[in-house]
Amino acid sequence: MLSFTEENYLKSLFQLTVETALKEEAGTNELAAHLGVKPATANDMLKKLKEKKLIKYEKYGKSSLTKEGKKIAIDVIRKHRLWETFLFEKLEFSWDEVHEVAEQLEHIQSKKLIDKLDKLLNYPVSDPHGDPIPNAKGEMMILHQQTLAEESVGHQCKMTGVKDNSSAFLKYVDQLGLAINKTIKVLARHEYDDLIEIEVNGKRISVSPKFAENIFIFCTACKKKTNR
Amino acid sequence: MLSFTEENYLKSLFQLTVETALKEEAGTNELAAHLGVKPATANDMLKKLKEKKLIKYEKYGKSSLTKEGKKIAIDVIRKHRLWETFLFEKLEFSWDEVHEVAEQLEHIQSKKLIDKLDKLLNYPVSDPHGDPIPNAKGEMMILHQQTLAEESVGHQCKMTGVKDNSSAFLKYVDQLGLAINKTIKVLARHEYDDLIEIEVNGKRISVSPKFAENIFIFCTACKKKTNR
DNA sequence: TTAATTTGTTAGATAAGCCTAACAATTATA
DNA sequence: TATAATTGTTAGGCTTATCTAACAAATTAA
Repeated sequence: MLSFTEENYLKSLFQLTVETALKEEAGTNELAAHLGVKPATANDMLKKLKEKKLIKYEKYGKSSLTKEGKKIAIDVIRKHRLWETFLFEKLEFSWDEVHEVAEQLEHIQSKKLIDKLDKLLNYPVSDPHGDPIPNAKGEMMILHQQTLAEESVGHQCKMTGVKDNSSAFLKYVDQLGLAINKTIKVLARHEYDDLIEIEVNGKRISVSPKFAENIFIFCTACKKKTNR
Repeated sequence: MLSFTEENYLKSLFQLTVETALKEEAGTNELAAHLGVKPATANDMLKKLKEKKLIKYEKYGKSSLTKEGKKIAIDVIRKHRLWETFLFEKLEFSWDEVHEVAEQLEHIQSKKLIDKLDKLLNYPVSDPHGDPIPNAKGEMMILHQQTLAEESVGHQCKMTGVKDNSSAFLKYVDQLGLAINKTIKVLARHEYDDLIEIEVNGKRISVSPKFAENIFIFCTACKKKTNR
């Protein structure tokens, strides 16, 4: 049985590597920053998790999950996202409120609880932020190929999720009338100040590149294939 | 913000004193036994909780909750019993499975979560074991005046709850066809071996005094007033 | 009322998870 | 390539919650 802390290290490592799919390993400082601890603290834990065969780690090297470590990380993420979905669907939480509580709920140990929760929610495949929910076997869809920042002018797309899960960002998204499954059309990119002009709900709005980078979209026109 | 452990000490102290209503204070060894720790450990925590003004404690004396400590204890119990009710009502858990998971869930911190859960469950007043659920203000019904062991021969009563919440006992109750709200008639008490013969579901069964002491009942004939 | 038993306390250890400060290795840059 | 900047490690400390062993107080029984 792992501690909450150990589970959080595995989850962070997963999120920094496999989930983003851009790399296989993460550095000690990077991991420490993601978890909000000092590098020295993370270093101790890396040795401990290596000892438990949950991660691969060599002194002065980067770290990655073993098969067993990945399995646990995915399980924690499954729990986190199922709880978020439950809070949103059944308990009237808004999408910017669910994360904080799910951070606590994700560590509850009970296979039956999670499987029944999954059933109650009718086996959802994505959470309120559009992130994929692994199934009971640990399999998960990989979505999120493209961000709004990368979309071409003139193209129309659908919002599929968000990269930044902070409450502040999510509230801002709400304010602008954006939401998962909304249709977005990219009207223009302004060279002068880099703002992107889009159409949502029949209205024209401008968003910053920073904002656009945090909005995941799916563009049918683009026909990009989903890998894995 | 209290630790899980601190919350558990307050809850135990509440259960050993106020809830049973038989006494106001509990001893160090008694509390330690209830929590499954050594007296030395409990002793340290008692000093700490006194420091935080959550309990009254003097060296070599017994301990009791302060107003603030009691408030926290009741809040933890409210969460525990609401979660038990949720697991039972919404997630198809049996009454002997809910306690273990609720022990974990009772420490989740989110007022909104609990209030919404309460609403989802339609503001239940008792949990699957018949124990009263404190409301959002910390008010709770006091039930459980009498046990089956005390009921007179010839009287008819209704089962209202159980004193022993162990999985083993609860399964045994199930097996015998007993359940909350079942009507029980006391047919006889056998002097020879102290067994109590009762009628439930139109069938005659015999139960031990130990068993009967753990079944709470309400006897209309008796008309005992509920205190507090 | 003394002695035995029970109950409660203290001191000293341990493990987990965190920290700071100092140092070492690696990588980037001038 | 030498040096500066970044990244990672080690050593030593702190807190929380636990333990054991030894001891002290309170209660019960002879």
